[in-house]
Amino acid sequence: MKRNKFYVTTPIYYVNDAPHIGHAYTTILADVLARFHRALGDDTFFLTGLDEHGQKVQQAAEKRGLAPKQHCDDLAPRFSDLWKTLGISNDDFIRTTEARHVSVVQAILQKVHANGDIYQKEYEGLYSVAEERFITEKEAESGQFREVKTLKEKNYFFKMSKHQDRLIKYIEDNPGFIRPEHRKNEMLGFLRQPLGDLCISRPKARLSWGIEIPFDRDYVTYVWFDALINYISAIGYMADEDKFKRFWPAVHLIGKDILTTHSIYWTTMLFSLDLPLPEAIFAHGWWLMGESKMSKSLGNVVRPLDLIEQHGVDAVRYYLMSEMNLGSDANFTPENFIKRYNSDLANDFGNLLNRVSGLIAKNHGGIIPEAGTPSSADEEVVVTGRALGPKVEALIRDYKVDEALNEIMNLIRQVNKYMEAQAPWKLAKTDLPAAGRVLYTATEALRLSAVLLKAVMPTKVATVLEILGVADSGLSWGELKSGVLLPAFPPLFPRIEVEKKV
RNA sequence: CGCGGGGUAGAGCAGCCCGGUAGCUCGUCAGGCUCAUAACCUGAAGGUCCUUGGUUCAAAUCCAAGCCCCGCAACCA
Repeated sequence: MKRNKFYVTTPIYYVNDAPHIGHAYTTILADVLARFHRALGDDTFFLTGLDEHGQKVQQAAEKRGLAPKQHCDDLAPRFSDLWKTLGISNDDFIRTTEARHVSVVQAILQKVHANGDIYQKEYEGLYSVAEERFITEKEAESGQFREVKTLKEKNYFFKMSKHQDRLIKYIEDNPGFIRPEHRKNEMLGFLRQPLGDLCISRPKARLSWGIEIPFDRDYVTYVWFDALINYISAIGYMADEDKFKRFWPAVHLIGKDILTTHSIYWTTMLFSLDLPLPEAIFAHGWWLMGESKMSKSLGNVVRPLDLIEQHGVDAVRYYLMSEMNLGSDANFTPENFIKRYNSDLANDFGNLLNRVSGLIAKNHGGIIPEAGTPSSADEEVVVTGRALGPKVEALIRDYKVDEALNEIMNLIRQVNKYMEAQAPWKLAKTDLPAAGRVLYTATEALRLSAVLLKAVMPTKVATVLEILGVADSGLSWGELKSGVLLPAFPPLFPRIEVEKKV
């Protein structure tokens, strides 16, 4: 039987940026998908990394009196350390300054040049000396740019326009390629206009911190042309063809801000290289802080580390995954976080585990009771439980993590109702085995939910499954072992008490 | 101007494609239970389903017009 493969990427983040909740979100999402697919037995590869070239890095390094590379080396751990803290299970971490990447970018430039898809031309446009970049007419009119003058410059261009029709057809023929759907429409709308060519060079006189263009030493390549290639350089394009063939094409998770770069620049580059296009490009929304966008000037940037310190990694992962649905924007507020945490994790999931294990301790000597012959009430739980795995799998394969989590919580809610109806604490007085049967059913449902929550909350779930004595159990009903001693344990997700404002 | 998405209880959303008692989570209120992390369960209140008109026995759902919100509008080289 052929194994499915799953190659998922995050964007490579700009090394100069301070990591914020948005970076954390994309990376956690990728991690959750990767963990799910690994659990499903798919041949999985999960890549993230850093974009380290460009003007901002050069300038920031100069300011600090450091070589750009040194500057990057200093800053890179801000991301890689955060990923460790967040429990990110990436298989590789690529930095665009690494030799393995630089050589592939240069080889690709040569190849595309040889294909005739790169040409040189002189460009004349409005240039802001203060900003050190060309600006559009609109921007010039806005008056926000100083020292604007007309500048002529020779540069290299990539023939994006050549691939336009092919790209349109591809997007139309592959409905799941750009997700969610409305983003696909946006891109098709964008492509209705004639596509220009992409300038892919910078004269070294203006910008030296980049990858040198092999056929013209006076230039470095444009950061995006450099950066996008990470998705294939990291898995061995032109270096380890077996690995490359094993994993390419990828699923790219990106923020909606860089949809054009991915669905237009990157795809036409791949066309030129005669490589398959990505399996999917998924653009998620922004995290809004209350009503406004997160921004440094507003001082409302959420630092993931603060949250984790207060409430733990798993809770933060769960919150981000459950609160953001598909491609829309989501609202981040501490109040929301606490509500979600208390109702789902503390009151429903954590508390259910507590009541079940408490009853087992009290009435069954702490030993997991026999499953017995299910009553019709038990059977309802079993049916939901059995159906849950496939349901969740389908949702995850469709990138609907929030819906998958909701399905899992629905089982938990159902079990709470079932407990109430069966009242094993009463049953124990008249029919101990029947009470045991109910508790077995409830605990087994809990175990099953835990297994499905593993990708989102790896640490807590590991604890739960250890407590239940079935660390490596899977998704079939009945893997919970009777006769095993349930140890005592502190509440899994202690409620967050909020002082009410008077 | 253009293209795309949306407007459903206090909040966040589902339902709309394939018309027929308007549903879920959170919040509020009342009750129950007492195994549990003041948790859990039940019930209630709360909706002109943006507006207007049309089709139909029947429209949140289909059609038309309008209002409002949001996204895209590259060539930021």
